[in-house]
Amino acid sequence: MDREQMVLINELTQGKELAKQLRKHLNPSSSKETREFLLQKILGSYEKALSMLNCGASSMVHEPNLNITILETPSSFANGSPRSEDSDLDCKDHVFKKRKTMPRWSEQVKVCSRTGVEGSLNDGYCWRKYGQKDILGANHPRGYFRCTHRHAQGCLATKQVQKSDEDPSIFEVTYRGRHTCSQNSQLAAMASPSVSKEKKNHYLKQREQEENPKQSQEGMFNFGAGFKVKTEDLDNREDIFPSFNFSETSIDGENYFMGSFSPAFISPATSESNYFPVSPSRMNNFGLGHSVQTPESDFTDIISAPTSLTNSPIGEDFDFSLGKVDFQSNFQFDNLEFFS
DNA sequence: AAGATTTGACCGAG
DNA sequence: CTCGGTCAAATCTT
Repeated sequence: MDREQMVLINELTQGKELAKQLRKHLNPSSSKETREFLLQKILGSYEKALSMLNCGASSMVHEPNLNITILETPSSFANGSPRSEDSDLDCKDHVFKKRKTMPRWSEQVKVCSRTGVEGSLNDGYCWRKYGQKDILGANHPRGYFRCTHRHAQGCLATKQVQKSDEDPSIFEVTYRGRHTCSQNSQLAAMASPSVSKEKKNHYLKQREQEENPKQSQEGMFNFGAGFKVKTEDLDNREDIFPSFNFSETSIDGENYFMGSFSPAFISPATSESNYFPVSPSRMNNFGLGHSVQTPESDFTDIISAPTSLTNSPIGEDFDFSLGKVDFQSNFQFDNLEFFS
């Protein structure tokens, strides 16, 4: 069986799995958005499979191996209004309040990859590191990031990045809160052909330093990175389906190339593609290889393929990142074009 | 000088 | 008390 066949099977299998997920979400406790999202993914998956049958699927063979797991923990969606988080964080002048006390529900998305690309890739948002902690029982420290525009625009989004204990090539990214800032204009500008390459390189260099000041200077990069991504504390179901991006960061003295999900702040009312910069089928196509452990959730939906690909040589992955895949024009992978 | 990261201190929860 | 998350001064980078 060749790769294209495997990808095709992957698509179809994921379509099936997604349909199963949708069935789970038919009960009234699941949100309409969740169902619509799943439906969208199913359609995307089959759409992709069909297009592969028509076109030979040659565009997919260079995609990195990713698994994406969407975890939902409705039990954590407790009492209180969605404003509670905002008001909590708005009290920054007061004594720090733990998020643990906040009403919350969480959405988790986990991604695994066996492949990585060289250099700096960002997740489409500007993050500023504000802390790092050694976590008990974890072999690697956890990095804490907040949106660069926290003060300027009051954006409350934060993320945590931690290297996986089990698999050093896997990193877990936890997003909290949603972006209320306007960073997409910058990204849109980046994607625009009218922007000079110098400017784009400058931007990427800034981002690289942002997230990995030491390693980026050394020019050392960790290949074969994997990732886990999850979001939580989203105060609005509109935000449960973030945009998929890649980024690099530095935790535990290493460079990470991460897939990430940033809560989309683009209105879902605009268009499907805007709401989900990379279609679910695209993401599912990443899932060519590994299982993801999701021990902490009783609601585990693994969107993955039963097939597996061997790790691709760096060059191939890089080809992927350079745009062999027909990502939509507003997809933030556009940045990758300027990475080399 | 401005803006970023580093890192120990601090806080609340358990 | 310990632990995770954040603050903020010191330091670094541009």
